[in-house]
Amino acid sequence: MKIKNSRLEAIRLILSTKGIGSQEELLNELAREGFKLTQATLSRDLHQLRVVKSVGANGSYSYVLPRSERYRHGGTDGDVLPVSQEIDTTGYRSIRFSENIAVIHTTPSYAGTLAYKIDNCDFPEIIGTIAGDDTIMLVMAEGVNRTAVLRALKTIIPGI
Amino acid sequence: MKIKNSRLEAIRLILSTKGIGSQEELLNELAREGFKLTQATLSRDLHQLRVVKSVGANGSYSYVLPRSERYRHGGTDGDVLPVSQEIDTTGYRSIRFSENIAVIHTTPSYAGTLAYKIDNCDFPEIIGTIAGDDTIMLVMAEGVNRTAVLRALKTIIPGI
DNA sequence: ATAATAAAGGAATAAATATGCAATCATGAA
DNA sequence: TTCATGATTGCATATTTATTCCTTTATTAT
Repeated sequence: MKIKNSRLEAIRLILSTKGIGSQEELLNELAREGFKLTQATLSRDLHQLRVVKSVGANGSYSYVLPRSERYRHGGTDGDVLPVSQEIDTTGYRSIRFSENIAVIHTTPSYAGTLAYKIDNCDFPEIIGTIAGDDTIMLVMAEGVNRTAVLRALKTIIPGI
Repeated sequence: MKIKNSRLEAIRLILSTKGIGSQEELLNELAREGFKLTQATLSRDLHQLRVVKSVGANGSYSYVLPRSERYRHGGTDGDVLPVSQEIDTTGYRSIRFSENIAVIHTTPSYAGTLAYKIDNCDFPEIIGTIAGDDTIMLVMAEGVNRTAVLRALKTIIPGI
């Protein structure tokens, strides 16, 4: 189904950017983006995405996508494959935000290459990066939101 | 309290060993080992240990400990905070904070190793690090205070 | 030791989440 | 097309998990 896949995509995007503490909360976010569904369906979606409700550093709950089992949506059939089973040229593993910094984790040794690619794109949303061996620190431009950064990165990391 | 700590220890051991799918199930396992408690208390214990209910490969649910709380042998008393083995080969020299960034200075050449250790602990308070030769830049999670970061780091840098 | 304060735990319940069932919709074969 | 099959979903509900309120137990300061 077309709708379901784009919904799963929306869920992944939302969970990557905002801190969501309950399915109801996520339901509202989805409604805001035009998705109409019930908690039952959302529960099933989250189960399929293997999302877990974890306890943050501050003690509150938040839903997180497991980086070991990232899914991407297939364009044709409804089947989804874990990214880990694909040939991955970027080395991308996960991204997290804190204030105006994004931290990208990669396969060991891939961080430099990926950061170089990002720099080369001259995204206005991103003012610079520093890479270690498996980690990139990325500084966001002022006033830019995280969704915009993800959208930009998507052009070079399709599976993000 | 004595009982609580040994119970938390038991929980960690059980979760490291068996596949547990619900709190009630875990409650039974604990009863089998002589721990008498209610689901309410167990819920609180699991929250403290940051245990998450995740979705296994077979689609069924199972409780898992975060890496930073996985079971290891050794320390028995006091806090549940994990202990590292190494005897101050960290090279740690100093730490300073600015906003959501911490900068750690080390003995020359030690930064990479220390950063690697920090990353491996998967502290929820820390979303990533990058190391140079004698400097580590560390990005704190949002909403986390510096004391919490120091407390986390203390588990691998006792002298911090 | 005693009072004050904090931590721990149970019972009941609220809140959150998963699921059985039936209806709907799509897809493909005959 | 028509039938069979499988996927998707909502509704209602079962199940599970978190929390509120209150009592008990430990810890600290005086």
